[in-house]
Amino acid sequence: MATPSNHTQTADETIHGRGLRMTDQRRAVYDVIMGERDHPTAVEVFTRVRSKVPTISLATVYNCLDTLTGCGLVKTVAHERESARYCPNLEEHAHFFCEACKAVTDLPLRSRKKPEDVWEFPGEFAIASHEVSFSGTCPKCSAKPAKSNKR
Amino acid sequence: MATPSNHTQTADETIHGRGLRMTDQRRAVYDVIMGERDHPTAVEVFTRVRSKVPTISLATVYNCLDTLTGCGLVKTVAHERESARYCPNLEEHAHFFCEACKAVTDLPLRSRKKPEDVWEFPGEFAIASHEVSFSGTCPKCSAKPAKSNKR
DNA sequence: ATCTAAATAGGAATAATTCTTGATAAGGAC
DNA sequence: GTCCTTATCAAGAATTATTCCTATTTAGAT
Ligand SMILES: [Mn+2]
Ligand SMILES: [Mn+2]
Ligand SMILES: [Zn+2]
Ligand SMILES: [Zn+2]
Repeated sequence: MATPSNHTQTADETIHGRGLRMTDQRRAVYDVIMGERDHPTAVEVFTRVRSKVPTISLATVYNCLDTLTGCGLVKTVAHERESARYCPNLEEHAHFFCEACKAVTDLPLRSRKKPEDVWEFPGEFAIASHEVSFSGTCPKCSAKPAKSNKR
Repeated sequence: MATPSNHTQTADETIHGRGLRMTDQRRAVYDVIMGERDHPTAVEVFTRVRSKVPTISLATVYNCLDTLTGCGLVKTVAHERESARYCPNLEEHAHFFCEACKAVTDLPLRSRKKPEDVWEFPGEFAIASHEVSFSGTCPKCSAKPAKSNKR
């Protein structure tokens, strides 16, 4: 899965469309995120990217992540007070945070369902975005006795 | 609304039930949060509490908030990377963050609706908790041209 | 080849929160 | 009431993720 070679063209266009440049650093950060379906932190992206662009700085990784997020090519995921994570999945979805193994799982929206139908809005609220996160124990960790997964 | 004198008894019992003491600081922090239906940050709680307990320190406010949250007497609300907010509403609800006036509004769960029915869980996930936040423009701010509310 | 604005590396700065520590106070045993 | 044990507190230092700053480099246009 994950075909960065295909996405690259579109990402370039999107970046260019904003009057920005697709630099080596930005492409490397983008490829790292699209290359896995996990939700790495900025530091994790940093360490992965350094194999391709060894001179990149953490500040640049933050800048690139910011740019990519601003262009809608990547999503930022916040969970409690933890460090931000970055997500390659652009479909509408929620997240499950496993308290045992710390893995983050995408939860796709069920068809025909709408988050705004579940809660009551006392007035005319203009919803620009929403973020939904569940936490608990993931299937892998529920099965096994204690913490036994990688990471 | 808001009858802290009534809650106090129960809060005391809850605190005692955990082998903890209801100190002046803890009661003051608790009363401050229950006294309004907004969602103050730790620093806002700090400044409000100082009128009752002028010698309290910010670290103690953080400790008290932590204790109260741990006892289930108060909820912690996280939104993106912003500072944590604290909520007196113990009912299940989501939050709306107005990007214009920064107000936080409680969104009660509609009866018969369940958050976990909206998203698809690929496996046996044990849900311990969930947090849902919408953001956009609140009714007050949608009506008026630009930012014109207090705060 | 030259020019200009955007982008980067590296390090300093910021801000929210947590940690550390010595002093204080509450509650129970006697 | 006095003594003892332990929880709690205040104050400030430390931590950590993220942002800011600035001199230097680079991409892209002319
Ligand atoms: Mn995701
Ligand atoms: Mn609330
Ligand atoms: Zn797990
Ligand atoms: Zn508003």
